[in-house]
Amino acid sequence: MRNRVTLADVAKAAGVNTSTVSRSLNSETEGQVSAETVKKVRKIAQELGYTPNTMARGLRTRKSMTIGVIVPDLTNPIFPPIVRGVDSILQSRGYSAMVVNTDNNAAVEDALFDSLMERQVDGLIIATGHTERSMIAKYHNQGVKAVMVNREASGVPYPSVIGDDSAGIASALEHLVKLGHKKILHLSGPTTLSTSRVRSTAFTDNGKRLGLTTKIVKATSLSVEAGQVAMNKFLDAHPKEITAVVAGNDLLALGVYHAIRQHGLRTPQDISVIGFNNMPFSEDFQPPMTTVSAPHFEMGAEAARLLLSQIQGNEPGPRKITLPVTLVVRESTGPVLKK
Amino acid sequence: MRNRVTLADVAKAAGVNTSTVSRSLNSETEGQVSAETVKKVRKIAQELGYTPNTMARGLRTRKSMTIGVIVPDLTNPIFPPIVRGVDSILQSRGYSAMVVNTDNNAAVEDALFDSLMERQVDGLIIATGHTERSMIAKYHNQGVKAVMVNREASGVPYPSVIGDDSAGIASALEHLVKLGHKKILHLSGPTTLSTSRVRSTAFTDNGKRLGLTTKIVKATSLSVEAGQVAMNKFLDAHPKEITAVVAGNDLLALGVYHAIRQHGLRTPQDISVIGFNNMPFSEDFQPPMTTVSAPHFEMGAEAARLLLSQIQGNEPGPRKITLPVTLVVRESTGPVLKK
DNA sequence: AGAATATGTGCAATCGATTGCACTGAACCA
DNA sequence: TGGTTCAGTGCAATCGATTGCACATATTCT
Repeated sequence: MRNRVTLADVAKAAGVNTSTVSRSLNSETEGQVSAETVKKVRKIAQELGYTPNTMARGLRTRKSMTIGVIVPDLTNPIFPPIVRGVDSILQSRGYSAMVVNTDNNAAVEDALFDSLMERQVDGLIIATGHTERSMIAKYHNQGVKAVMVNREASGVPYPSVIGDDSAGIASALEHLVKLGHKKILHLSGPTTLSTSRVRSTAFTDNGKRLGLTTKIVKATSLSVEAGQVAMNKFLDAHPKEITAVVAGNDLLALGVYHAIRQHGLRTPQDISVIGFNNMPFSEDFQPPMTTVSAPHFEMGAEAARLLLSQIQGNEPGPRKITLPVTLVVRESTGPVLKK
Repeated sequence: MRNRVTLADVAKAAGVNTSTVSRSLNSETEGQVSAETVKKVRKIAQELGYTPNTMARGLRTRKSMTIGVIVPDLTNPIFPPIVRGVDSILQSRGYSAMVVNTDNNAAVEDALFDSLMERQVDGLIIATGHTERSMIAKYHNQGVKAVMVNREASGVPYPSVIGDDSAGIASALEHLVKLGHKKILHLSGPTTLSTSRVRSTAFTDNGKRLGLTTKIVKATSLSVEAGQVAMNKFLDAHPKEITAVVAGNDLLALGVYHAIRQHGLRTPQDISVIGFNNMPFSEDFQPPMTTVSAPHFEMGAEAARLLLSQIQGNEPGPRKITLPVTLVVRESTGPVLKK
């Protein structure tokens, strides 16, 4: 199918050698060719509808102009903005993204990594918190350039771009304290995920700092269902023990909503809930969710910038870029009601 | 970076020719080589960590094993499921997807199309309702294989996979009639989008059939904001004129929610609202949204199947595949209240 | 036994673009 | 005027894998 027109075709039509055509079409090298020839060649290429063959080019230049983007699951609403942020930068630089979903499955991730390598991607943007250190070390050993996004960088040989999770949790807690809350639960994601660990630690630290009675419950994954299950279990065992929940992310918070409702309680009158991420439509939930807003698009864009600069041979700069987050107060949090 | 190991390396290590290595590693051709040699070559390839170079392979075979997926905007929640559906099929067949966002911008789409062609994609899955016919004709003339998804196929030379929009609208209206509604508004998307046209027509037809008093208002895009603006305008001009709204999609319906609230009215007590798509989290909106559920994942998967079969040389089969949809009744619709 | 066939492997061309090197002719210098 | 320099172009190798064809050896048939 298509792509009949090659450099050789253009060369023949223009009465010059393919090398001249190649140089004429490339803005880096057009200086080596007379302005006149460049003009003629470009015109003919245009007329013939010449399209470069990136596979041939890539074979020769050892560049695919393609970046692999590894996410756990595109249907998790925080990832599309990240991907679009990545894309916004890549596109403007002539790169394309190849997005793959791991579903947090190590075997799948391994296979996808191989597939991306076969496709000669020039670099990787890794948005899976799950990826084991050994796997990342393997990438690094193979000389793969990469940037982590939305996951902690510690101990990892790659730069990373993250939201300021600690500050986010801190402002969430401060908000609750201002509303009179003293006994607060943290519904954490699995601690295999670096973001969960960071948020969990920040919760404990800030709780101590603010003199709160805190509790932590762990969900088995960052999903609505897992959040619901974990929260139901907690409410069964400890009814009335807390007045507010800080969830590891919005999905878990949504699960908390469900569980609270299932126990005949109301948000925020009985229990206040705070999410994390400010994912799309969280303002339309019932009730509109108070949550920490992270700049996902910008995180993706920044990660892409970092990666491209690395690919261009610059030493990977700052090990860790932290972007500010902001608490968005909506209607899932309210003052503690006296009984 | 990486990929030091080539066929030639393996060949040298194994003491055979590259052609033998190539044939040994490919299950299609391994029959041409003695079992013994195959085993040896595979072992050595494994040990050396050989990874095929898809650019070199693609150059020779004129196949990239890559499919371009064109969507308007990945952050619109109906597209991730479609993309994952596509991916689920592609992956199992050794293909990869390259997803691009057009933002419904023709110039952008044109540029992205070129970029995909340069990357030698083996086919296209087009999920943009906006794409003009002329553009599609151009693709077709260039011999590009493609499948449309979530957009009407009429007049287009490619097969398409869609949800049964007419049936969805019909069941939405029937549901409202059962609740006693007689005066119903359709908040349509822009009629440049084929899905909007189909739904709009179905609304008119079924309204007539059911003896309803219907009205249609057009939003400027399929977004929450556009829905809100259009609905606000309608409510300003015609308060109390209708008791229910069928929106062109869930995003518009969400805009309708907002407008209704802004006018001091309630859903569903004052006005019932029905969306379309059953997008993720529509059950968590305030109130949980009654909507028509379309099988987006399956639509993507089916489109991918169709495309691959086309690529394998089969004539594009049925011009149009329609997948069934179902009405999901939640809490945004209720009986008409007497005053 | 001699011929015909099968089996396994190697040779070399090929896909399309890039690029180091060599070459030509013209401009420039002293 | 003879020798440099330099701009502009062409030649041919190269990237890594695939594949038609040729060839050698082994097997089978009559």
